[in-house]
Amino acid sequence: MNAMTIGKLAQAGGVGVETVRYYQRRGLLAEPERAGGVRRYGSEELSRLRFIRSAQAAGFTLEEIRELLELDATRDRKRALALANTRIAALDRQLAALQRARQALARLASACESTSSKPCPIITAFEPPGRASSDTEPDECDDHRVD
Amino acid sequence: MNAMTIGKLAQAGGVGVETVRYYQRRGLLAEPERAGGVRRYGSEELSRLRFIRSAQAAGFTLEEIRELLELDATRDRKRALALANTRIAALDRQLAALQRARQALARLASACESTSSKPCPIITAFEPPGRASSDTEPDECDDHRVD
DNA sequence: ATAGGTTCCGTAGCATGGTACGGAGTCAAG
DNA sequence: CTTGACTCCGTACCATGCTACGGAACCTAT
Repeated sequence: MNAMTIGKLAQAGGVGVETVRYYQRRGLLAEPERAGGVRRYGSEELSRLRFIRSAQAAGFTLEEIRELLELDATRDRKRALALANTRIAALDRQLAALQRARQALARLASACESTSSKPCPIITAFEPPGRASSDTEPDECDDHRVD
Repeated sequence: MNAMTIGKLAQAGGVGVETVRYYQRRGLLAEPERAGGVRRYGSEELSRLRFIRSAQAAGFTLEEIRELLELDATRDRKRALALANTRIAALDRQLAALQRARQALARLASACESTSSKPCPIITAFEPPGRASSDTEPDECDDHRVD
């Protein structure tokens, strides 16, 4: 099974060829052995590639993923644990935000669907439900950066 | 209350001044009235700004948000509903992905914490739990783009 | 009236994560 | 042994969402 070309690997991993090459340049995938100038990949590389995609879905940046992959080699358990926990906390925040957003959109959709109410209050859809809507109060909202 | 300068608005909205100007250039915020060359903003602009940030958190791009804001003016209920539903579906996918990722990381963290097991299997942390780990099978994974 | 902080404006730059190009080399089938 | 598909490589370009720069005008308090 150590016989995939870059095209097969990319296809199996659900990415483009250029993306594989890009990951190699970024140090996320190692340059593999070659058979007469052409790279040959095995299942290990495919695992790595899939790992990269999953970690990306988890919100890691490519740089963080590079670090994780290095840790996987060096067995620095402390650092790995720290990274994982940091990201879990971020994921929890993000999950909460997405759930709030989903609720807001669902409210919007249902308000929009019940054809009786005229104007589909798009802007107010995202305002906190149990609260008055517009005011000047600064409302201590300095820093809800989104991620 | 129609007396905020761009700096106050930005602060109240939790963004930078340049970001407000950027949103204006992008058509997300209208150019407001001026008092002697200087823009003056009221609570409506602040609502809009907050809406933009919330919608961003919901995964809308600035372009989509621009469209939503236009819809809010023109009352095109069909389009609004479609946008909302599309995004809800995307959010559901993303929520599921994030929850999977969270699980994977939690597994990794706990494996890493129980100091007995040596190497903290980072790469395999993201592999589906109830399944063998590495194989050549293409496994119909063409297109799980992440978002 | 003068100093300091804001605001105004266009334009340029940055970070991330790719995607495209184009000419040359390689491989596998007919 | 030719043909067509795939690969190689560096470099350039793209989209998104900001962020910085710098000189001029303005606004406010002393």
